[in-house]
Amino acid sequence: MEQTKSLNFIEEKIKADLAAGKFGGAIHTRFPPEPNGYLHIGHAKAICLNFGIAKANGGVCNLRFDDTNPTKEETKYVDAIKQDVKWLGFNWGDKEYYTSDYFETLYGYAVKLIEKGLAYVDHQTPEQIAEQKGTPTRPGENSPFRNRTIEENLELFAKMRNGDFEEGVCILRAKIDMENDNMLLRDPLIYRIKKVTHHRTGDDWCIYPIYDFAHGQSDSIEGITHSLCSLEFEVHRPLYNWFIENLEIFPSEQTEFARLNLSYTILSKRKLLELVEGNHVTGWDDPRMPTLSGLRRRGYSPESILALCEEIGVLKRNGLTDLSLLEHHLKTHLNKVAERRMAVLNPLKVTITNYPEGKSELLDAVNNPENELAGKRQVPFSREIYIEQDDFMEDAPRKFYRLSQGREVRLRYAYYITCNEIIKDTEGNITELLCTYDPETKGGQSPDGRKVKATMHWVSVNDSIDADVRLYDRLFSSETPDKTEEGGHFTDNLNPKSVEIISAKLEPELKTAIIGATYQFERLGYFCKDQDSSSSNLVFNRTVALRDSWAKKK
RNA sequence: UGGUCUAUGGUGUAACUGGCAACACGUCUGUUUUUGGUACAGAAGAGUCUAGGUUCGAGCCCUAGUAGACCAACCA
Repeated sequence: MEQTKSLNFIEEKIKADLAAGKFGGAIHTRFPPEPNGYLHIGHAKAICLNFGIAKANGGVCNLRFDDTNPTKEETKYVDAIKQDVKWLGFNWGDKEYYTSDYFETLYGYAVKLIEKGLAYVDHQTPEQIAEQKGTPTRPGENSPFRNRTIEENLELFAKMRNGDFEEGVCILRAKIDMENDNMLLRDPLIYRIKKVTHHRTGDDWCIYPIYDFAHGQSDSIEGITHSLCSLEFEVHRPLYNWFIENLEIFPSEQTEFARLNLSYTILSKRKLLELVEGNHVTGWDDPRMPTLSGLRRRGYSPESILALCEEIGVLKRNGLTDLSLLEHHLKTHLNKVAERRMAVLNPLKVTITNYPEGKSELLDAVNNPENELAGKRQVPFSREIYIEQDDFMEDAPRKFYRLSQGREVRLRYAYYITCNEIIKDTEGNITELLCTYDPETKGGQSPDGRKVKATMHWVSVNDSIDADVRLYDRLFSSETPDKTEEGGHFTDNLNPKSVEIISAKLEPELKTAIIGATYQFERLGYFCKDQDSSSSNLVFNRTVALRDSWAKKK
């Protein structure tokens, strides 16, 4: 008997709706990004939810661009969003939807509201309107233009559309209740004048609907049954329903859930834009960004993001998800699929004094111990190699069982070596190690069965290739970058050491890596070839480091 | 001096009202290992925000309090 997975509250609701025969048994969702920025991992949660629910119930999920504010929206964002949704593995059929496709219908809805005496043109300044709105604890007051006649309103609204008024001169408002506890019901603004070119409709319009007058209606037009959005829209729901009822259109239903919060991360498009424009990062796809394009470039797999979304579930409670949870899913996935390679980040030269000069040999190395099908490759070995500086200690404590003078270790897939002599420069820095190898231990095992405690990675000096490796760390040093000292700014919490670029030595096989390919550099972490690479200059991003229990012991 | 929503180990989630509150991450111990990775075995860690109430019985229901989030953009 398989244990049935517990349903989240939205799945429960859908199950109940289905059982009640609501919407004729149809399930239709939508993912409605505004094309004013790039998608981030918080959006991934909404994407998984909406596309996932539709799929699980034999329904459809529309991809809809909520483009009602031409001053912020651009086609380049539309393209980036489509690419990211696709990357996560979802598709939306052969067409995408745009709120801007409904401008004419929306205009008609506004006219209908006016005709029903439920909307009016207000000729006050934005300041006056704001003042009259009151506060959460103080009721608002009626506008002096609230009682204009239907005819007058109709004529004025037509003039608005016609471009007869300048921006800010007047605005269309729904006539609801200026004293309502819910501020959104205090005669909300629904159509404003913006003499701005729209990324899709060009100069066809100079008036644009505001979110509340566009979103629910768009849902309704598309026959969306379950409109899922984040918690901050909870207070909008009465208004969402008010429009649908008074317009007498298809009754889409809004349900809210908590958005994702990730530690050491900021998930606000506005703030992400600020990081980009303030050059705190190199762009929306900077590998330190929580954007899907940034994560992709960093080397994250869609599988790991999907796994996180699956695990965090869908609740009405907002919390703070630990970044390590995402990293855990990443490592789990990459461990299974990433091929292994050897790379030395901080090289220390080792000369094997008893290895013939000029000799070189190819040694077999396993590509992925987790997957036999990944096969083997050959790694060149020679008299001079590089090892990791951290793998040698002159005065080694008991717990340190890597290389030290007089100690023997195994070079992975190669030989056992013993360190005999340390060479230093005039300042006392170790510049080279002189070692001897045991020819009997080729491949990494000794015929006499003698044990060595450590196995180390290495790279042949003459065969190695150079690469810039970007060692990324978290972008913010605070778990909650938004929390700042009073008068502070979230950028104050930026981690000054979020990236360190070093030059590393890689095994030659890595020459053939393609951009975007992720490897495990043995004993170090997962690394992904960056798009900045050229034929003369390789660049790798550290996606995430391997667990390092030695570092903890220290 | 308003309204709406929420409250389970450090974190993320479970628990048909009824057997000592379960799982994952993280932490700590061991075992295996040609990655101090992985895998495996085990441990510590909450008594479910507080106070009342309903009930034979409450993490689940009710009331109040407390704490947090959201609401006063011609943003979405």
